[in-house]
Amino acid sequence: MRLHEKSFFCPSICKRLHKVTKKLPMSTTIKEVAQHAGVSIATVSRVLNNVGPVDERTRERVRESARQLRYVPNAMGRSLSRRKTEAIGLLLPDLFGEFFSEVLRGSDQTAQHSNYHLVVSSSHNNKKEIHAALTMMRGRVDGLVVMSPHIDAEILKENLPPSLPVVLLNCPVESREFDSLTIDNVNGAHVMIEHLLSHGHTRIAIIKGTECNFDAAERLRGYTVALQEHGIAPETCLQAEGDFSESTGYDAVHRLLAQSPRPTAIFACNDSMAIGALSALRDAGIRVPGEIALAGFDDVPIAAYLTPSLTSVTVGIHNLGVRAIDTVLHAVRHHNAHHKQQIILPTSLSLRESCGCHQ
Amino acid sequence: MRLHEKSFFCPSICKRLHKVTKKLPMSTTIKEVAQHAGVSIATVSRVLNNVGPVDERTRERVRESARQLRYVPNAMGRSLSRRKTEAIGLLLPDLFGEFFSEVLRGSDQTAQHSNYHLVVSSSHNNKKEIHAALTMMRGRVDGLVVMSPHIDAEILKENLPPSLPVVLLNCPVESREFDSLTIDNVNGAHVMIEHLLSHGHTRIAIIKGTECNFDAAERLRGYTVALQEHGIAPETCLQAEGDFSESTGYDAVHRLLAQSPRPTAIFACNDSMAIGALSALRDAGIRVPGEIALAGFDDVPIAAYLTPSLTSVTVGIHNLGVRAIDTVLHAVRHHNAHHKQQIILPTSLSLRESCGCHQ
DNA sequence: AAGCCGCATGTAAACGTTTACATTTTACAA
DNA sequence: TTGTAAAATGTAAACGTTTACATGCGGCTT
Repeated sequence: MRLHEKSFFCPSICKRLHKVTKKLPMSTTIKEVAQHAGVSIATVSRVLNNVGPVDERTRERVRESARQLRYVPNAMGRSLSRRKTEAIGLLLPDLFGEFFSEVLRGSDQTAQHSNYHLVVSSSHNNKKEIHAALTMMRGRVDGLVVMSPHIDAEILKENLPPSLPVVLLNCPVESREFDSLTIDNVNGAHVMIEHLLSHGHTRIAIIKGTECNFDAAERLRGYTVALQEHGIAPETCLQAEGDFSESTGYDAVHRLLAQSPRPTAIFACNDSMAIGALSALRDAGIRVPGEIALAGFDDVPIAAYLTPSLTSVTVGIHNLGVRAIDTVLHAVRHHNAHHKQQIILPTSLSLRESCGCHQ
Repeated sequence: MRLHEKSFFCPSICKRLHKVTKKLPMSTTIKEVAQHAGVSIATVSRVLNNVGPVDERTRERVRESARQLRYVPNAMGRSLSRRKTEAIGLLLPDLFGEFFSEVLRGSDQTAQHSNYHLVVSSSHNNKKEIHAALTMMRGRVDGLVVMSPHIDAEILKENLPPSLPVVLLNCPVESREFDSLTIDNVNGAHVMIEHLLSHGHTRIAIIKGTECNFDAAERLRGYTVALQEHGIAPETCLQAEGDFSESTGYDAVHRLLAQSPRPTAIFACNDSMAIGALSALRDAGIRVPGEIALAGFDDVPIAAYLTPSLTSVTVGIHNLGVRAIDTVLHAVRHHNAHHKQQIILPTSLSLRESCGCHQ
């Protein structure tokens, strides 16, 4: 009798325990509020979303129940039903440094202002990670801002639904199928080189950005064209490798100082490398701009506080984030009525001490 | 006959158009893959999630259909069914500057490594925005990392379900109900002041952080206690206001230079303010550290590249992000088996030129 | 041939919320 | 009192996906 009971009873109770443990309480659901208030779930939804007719006394009763039960709607259920998430995806190559930090700041402020939130991911310029990030975003975002020097139209089309609004930031994609905002790298670099030329420099070096990087290639092109327009042949010995980090800027200076004759000015393709270069020049006992002038690109917030203050191409990084989010939100709201635009954003120069101005 | 047709036909077709327009195609669903492959949706799920028994030929057929239709599972449906989102929420006071950027970097790397992604939000130390951010996170994240000097246990309990794992970063909450990681601000500041004292400085000023800010208060306390332990009475005229930004650091220096006698060392409560202070000292023609020594707090990556390189309390910012995510993921995975811990993270000193070392 | 077992696959319901349409209630006029 | 219209509320199904359990098929043994 005991064996009989045991063998008969255990499978049944184990199955029931299994079912019970599946139903872990996430937190209060709309059903519990409805029951507590003595109304249907539709009425709770109507009250909390301020939709449709509801008797005031019923409304108050539901409100009180929701308050007592600390009900917060579950975004998963809501999103599935409404088919919108009220989130914008932001895919950046990296999540550190002042440049991306400023993009993020502009993006966050703008999204929050419209009651959207950000889902942020980084791809480390790795195709596999780009694919993973894009895949992960599906069902989580209403629109997407992508900033990646390695992106191409094929990847986007393969990984994203056609209906998802996408804004490309500084991507080497020239398709009219996507909105894009692109910094005028060529002109920014061009004008900066012209400025250094106007200071009398004829031997101008460049610390290049990452190989196979869209921004890096464009900034190098601006440098090259500006020199050529002034009858100066660009020399490869004045073009040092860098990867947009402070340390590679530091190292590049050592290589450039080994050239004979030495450059009299250095253009770093981003401010981080300029900061590293500045440090290396200081360590080498070279006065800036007295012996070698220096210029950067991006004008990150800290540039103005350096010693000497850094002359830099201003791209309005924060504004980049703001405009990207504005654009994607417009596309989200207006569907097919949104007209895709490809915009080139002008740069300007912030002239400070490092080039020789303001001494 | 025409009138008859028109009045009879239009209401019916209008209703059907209304229904059709509701069903906008998001993108390929599991149902379409199932139909394309000639199997049930359960089989598609089994194939794509590698669960249960599936015949190899069926498996291949389903895979091919999914590939052809470019099927990507919808996170909304998946999350609702599985009751997990595979996302971690990260709530920071702000989303700019190297400090938060470094936290973000550590968090992103760690989350990605575990195939989780981040949902990032900022609260600007505003209670309303904290509430909005916490509410927004519900249903979107499996766990939460909160960094806010204004948070208290009450807000957390009112806004979050009891079952949601939460890790507090540098929050003034001393509850054993939450995991927490807190930088040892007091000791960090204390040791830095002792170091400046060891350089012979007896008149040490402080640029304080934001009023009513937990970190700021603790760092001020460390400064005060260290002075008192060396028989030096802290003077309010040597305690300048700041708000953790470069510009307030710059302004604070002007006020401190007006003191008579002048301080011989300045401790800024974060590196951003130290950078601003450095710039102001340079503008005032004061040699650092020859005339006035300078120290910061946080040791952001750029500190080493400044002129002079900045001495700073090292907190391992990146590691902070890493550990926070590790902790919350552990809690997510182990539920009640996870033991809550409140950890004080030690600091160290990065001694560079600005205090007088390494000359 | 019948029965049993294991494997593959399908059916139905779940998850939390929204909303179209059906049903009930209420208020007012005749 | 009755009827009508408007307001309030409820029911059922949708959204996309997962999964417990039911069902069908094939192979093997007696």
